[in-house]
Formats: sequence, C-alpha cells, structure tokens
Amino acid sequence: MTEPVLNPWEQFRQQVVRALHEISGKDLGGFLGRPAKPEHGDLGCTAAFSLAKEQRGNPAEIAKELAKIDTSRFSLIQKVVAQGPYVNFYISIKPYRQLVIDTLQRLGEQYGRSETFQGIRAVVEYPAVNPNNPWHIGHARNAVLGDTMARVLGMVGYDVTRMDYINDLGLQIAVVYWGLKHLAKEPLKGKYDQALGRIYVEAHQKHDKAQVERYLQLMEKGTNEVAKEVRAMSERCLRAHHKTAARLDVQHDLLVWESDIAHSGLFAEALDKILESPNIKRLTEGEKAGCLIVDLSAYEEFRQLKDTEKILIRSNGVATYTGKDVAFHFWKFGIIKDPFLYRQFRRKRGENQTLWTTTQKGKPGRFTPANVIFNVIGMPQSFPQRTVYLVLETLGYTDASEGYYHLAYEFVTLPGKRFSGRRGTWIGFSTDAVVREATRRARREVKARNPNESPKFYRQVAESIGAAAVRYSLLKVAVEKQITFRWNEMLNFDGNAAPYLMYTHARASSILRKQSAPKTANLDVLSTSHEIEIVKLIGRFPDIILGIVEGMQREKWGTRIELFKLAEYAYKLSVAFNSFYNHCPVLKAESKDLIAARLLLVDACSQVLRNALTLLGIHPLERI
RNA sequence: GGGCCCGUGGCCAAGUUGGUUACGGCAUCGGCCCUCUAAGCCGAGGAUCCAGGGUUCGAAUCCCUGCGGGCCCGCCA
Repeated sequence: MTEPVLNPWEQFRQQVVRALHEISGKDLGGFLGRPAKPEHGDLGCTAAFSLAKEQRGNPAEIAKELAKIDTSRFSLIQKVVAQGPYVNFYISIKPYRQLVIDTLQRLGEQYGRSETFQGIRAVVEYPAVNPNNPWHIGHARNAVLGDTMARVLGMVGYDVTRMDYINDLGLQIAVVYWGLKHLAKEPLKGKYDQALGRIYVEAHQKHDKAQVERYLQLMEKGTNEVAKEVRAMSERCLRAHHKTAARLDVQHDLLVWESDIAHSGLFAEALDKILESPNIKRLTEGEKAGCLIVDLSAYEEFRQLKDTEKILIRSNGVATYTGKDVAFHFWKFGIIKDPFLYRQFRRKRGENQTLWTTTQKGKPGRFTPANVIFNVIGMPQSFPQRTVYLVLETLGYTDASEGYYHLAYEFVTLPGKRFSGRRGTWIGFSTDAVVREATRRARREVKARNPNESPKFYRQVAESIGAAAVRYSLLKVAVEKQITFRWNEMLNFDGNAAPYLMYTHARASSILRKQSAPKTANLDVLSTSHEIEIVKLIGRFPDIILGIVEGMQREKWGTRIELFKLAEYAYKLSVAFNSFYNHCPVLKAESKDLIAARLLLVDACSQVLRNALTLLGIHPLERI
C-alpha cells in the first residue's frame, strides 16, 4: 500500500532524485533547483559542475551522461535534457495534472497540509504588548507574524497553542495607574487602550516617583485594593487589544499574566530546579556578592563582554528579567508542573475557540507542555533571548534549549523615528487607526463598484478588505527588513496587495456562481500555457508551506522565518489566474469539454487560493 | 571597545548553502471593457546589485577593507 499523496510536487522531485541516483549512484538532490526560466524545465540539476571538479572532467560532458536517464520508468518525468552543464528535467504534464487535481479534490480545504510534524506540541507567543497602551502598527507586525506562523505550523502537523504573555507588573503599568488616579477625568472617552495610552504619555512626564514606587510594591504583593484595580485595568486594556486583534483575525488560545506568575509559586518551584544544577553559583564576594549567577564564558560571543556572569537572582533575592524568563520557560517546557489556575477570558464563536486566561480563582489543567516554543520578538532582543536559552542549556536542559526559537523580526518605524509608548509617537499610527483608514478607503471603492448593495454589505466587505490590506502589507516583506511606515504603501490596493488577491478569488467565485464546476472532466483539453501554469502552481502549494517550516534556520541571533513566501505564492497564483481569465473564456469556451475542464480548473484554483488566503488570515469573499 | 541586521531602477522589494538572460509591485508611457467583476489584462522604457580590492570556469550571493542607515551589549524594566 502506498501512502495517499499530500504533496504532488514532492512526488515529482523524488522521481528526479531517484532517477539521478540510478544513473550516477549518488544522491544529487542537493543540487536541484528551480530554473529561472520556464524553457529550462521544471527542475534543474547543477551537479555536473562539482562532479567535473572531482573527476577533472568537462561539466557539459558529464551533464550529457547524467541526462541519459530512461524516462519511461518515471511516470512524472517527461524528458531530461542536458543544456550545457545543466541537466534540466521537464514534468510530464498529463499524469501530473491528474495527480494534482485528484489530490486537491480529495483534500479540499485541507489541501496544503502535511504530516511531517504530527504530534509535536508547539507554543507560539505573540505579541506581548504591555497593557498600558494600544497596539501601534509595529505591534501588528508581530501579531500578524505570530498568528500566521501558528496557522502554518498547524498545517504541517503541529499541535499549536497560541499564547499571549502580558506583563501587568512593570513600572509602566504603575505609571499609567498613577495617571488614571491623578490625571484622568472619568469617564474615559473612546477605546480603553487608546485612552490609557494617552494617559500614559502624560503620566510619564508628571508622575510622582514615590507614589509610583508604592503602587509597584503593592502590585507585586498581590492581595490588596491597588493590585486588584491594576489587574482590572490591565484586563480591560487587554479586551481592547483583543478587539484590535479580532479586526485583523489574530487569534489566541491562552493569556498568561505576569501577576499570576508572580503569585502562582511558579518561581519558587523553578528556583528549586535551578539550584539542582551544578552550574548555578552563589557569589560570596565581589560586586555581585549574594547573587545567583550562571557563567556563560563557555560561549564565544559572551567572552567578549565585560562580564560573562549572568545574574538570575539579585542579591536582594528578586529575580532578574532573565531569571524570570528562564523560570517561565521551565513551565512552557513542562520542566516544572503547571501551577496555574485558569478561567475563560472570552468565548469565541466556534466550540474549540475559547480564549483561556490564567487567574487567581479558577480550575487547573488547561495547559499541556510544549516540545518546541516560538517567541515572536524583535531582532533587537536577540541578545537577551539567546541568553535565556543558553542559560537553559547551561543548567542542563538541552532539549528545552534546542526547542527554543526566537522568531526575530525588524521593527516598523516612522520616517526618522521609532514608535514609543512613553513619547506617544504611536498616536495616529495605532493599529486601529491604520485599519480604520484602510477600511474607509476600501469602503469607497466597494460602494463605487456595487452601487445597489446594502450598508451591511459595504461595511462587512470593506472591513475584510481593509484588515487584509494591512495584514498583507506586513506579511509580504521579509522579516529582517525594517519597514518604514508610509500610508501609500500600507494601503496600496493595486498590484501585489491583498485586494488584488481577494478580487481574484471573487472573480473565480463569480464564474462558479453562474455555472458550478463538474467533479470530473477531460483534463487533456487544458493545453494553453495559462492553464498549465495554474496546474503547476497548485501542485506546489503543499511544498511551499512545508518549505517555510523546514527552511527555518536557527541562527545565533534569532531564527528567520520566510512567511512572505506564503504571500508571494498567493500573489503568483492570482497573477496566473488573472492571466488565464483574460485569455481563456470559461463559460463561452468553444466546446462542452473545454467548458467543463476550465470550470473544474477555476474551482481548483479558487480552492487553493482560499486555502492560501485563510493561512494569511485574509477572508476569501465571494464578492467584493 | 565588541557584536547583529539592512543597503538591489525615481520609490518599495525577491533573489544572498556561488550556477542557465537579476523575479515582481508602485510610479511613468502605449494598447484592451457589445463577452465570466478593468482592484484586471497585454506591451514599452528604466539597474555601475553602496564603493574598492580578492577567491572562482562563474559573484547581487563567499572573503577583506571602507561608506551609509537601524540596533544590541545593566543586580534597569
């Protein structure tokens, strides 16, 4: 019995690898790449260059030898051609087309999935915005990356928990609470996080240090009126954050609060574990007398520092940020048992869509430890992030250290300045403001194009398009590129942008509305380059998704993810469809056979586009 | 002092384990709506790949030296 096919392109690639192995006796898979030009075939092999070097031969001669593959034994290889030193493989379109369509029809909305990482538990954490101001557009980049990452991981088999960590015990929270008490005029106007953010800017300048310090102590202590009010304030802010998240269809499963960590006993338990390690030291003399430290001088990049000793617990017994983070990750990985109580924060539409939160009064047991964790955190935090997982390693938790991924991305900035909560540079560039403006512009367009629709239609469609435009703008750029925020680019609706993708899907839907697609058809009549291009792109979809996850490279200062490849794919498929749309009539094709086959192709393309858009967090609409 | 990321047509930007003619978008110019949604399609122009050296049959990609932009290196949070 053969496994049911999930990934058509991989079937072809494997046949090429087998064919090359048979003719050369070597695994030449590493030399395969996709040629830049279609006339060079579907897969090219550059092995002849290095074989020539080894054998002191001529690359072109060697390529010619490699190309003497008997293709009749490989169903998906149509021909092999040596073009100079390159060995180019051409796909056998007839069986491949059938394989692609069969696979897609069998899997439907599941098409694209793979089982490679089945059964592995993953936690993705994002965006961890402090609950004292709203998300600015840079926070949206974090959130959208995390949310999309979670969707992609789910597609390749991971069991994913989408987590948000909320630091409701920091100085900035005490400051905004001070502002609320001393500056704010009740009732606050507008969205709560926006109002808090403005108060914070003012409070940052005006606050009384001693009073703020007093609040901070009470917050950390827990059982008192101030702590209760601060938690209520933070939760209210979080609800406002999650309204923003909902606009962008950014989802979470679990909120973890710093104040719950502080009062859960998690740290005491982690400390016991930390003390078991032979590599933890309590210093008795010098500047750091009384501190618990880990010496990181074994790592080359730390030796350059003035100080290779990383403090986990201060001389006053309080944990440092690194110390807290190490303890928190003990929990994520199940090194210590789960000390939290949980309750529902919000019930969502679907059954399994409940958003849970840690709490002081609730029930235990809502969390299963992870095998791998992905923290979506800015590139500038590379150093502290690396410190955390190197400390884990030094303490003896190598599995946890290796399963710790810092998904690093560069910030969104304004021309010439950074976003700052304190200075209030985010005002006017909150995620809400940007999405609102995108929606406003979308609504104008939608109304012009659909003059006789209801206000409800305009609103719903415009909201989807506006949010999608913002999401896509943030996703289509490689994570290591800084984004300078410009309205015209963020809200571009033409070309490589979300509205184009949605428009493409709506066009396909429009055809299928007029005549539904048959389940089977004679696919041999699909012979134009436009039709074949679509089939080939559809066949690559599962491989694109898997490639994003497998291509993740954990480097010293962060792991890069190539989520933009998903955006790029959706765009390419759309380009191919629109080209087809303009060159190949469907409903008015010249024969019944051709109409049926093209309808089936439109249906197939639309399904894959829908799958891709859903992964991108874009709602595929039938009409826009 | 040490370290990280980025530099590709006017603007944005893919390609950076070396490999077939540097992928696209915006903007500009020309063409296409009696035919399935023109947020579209077809075509044109536009690139010393930051600079200079080096390695190689072959460099946007690797190495060296600079330049420009952004950032990191606390018992802080």
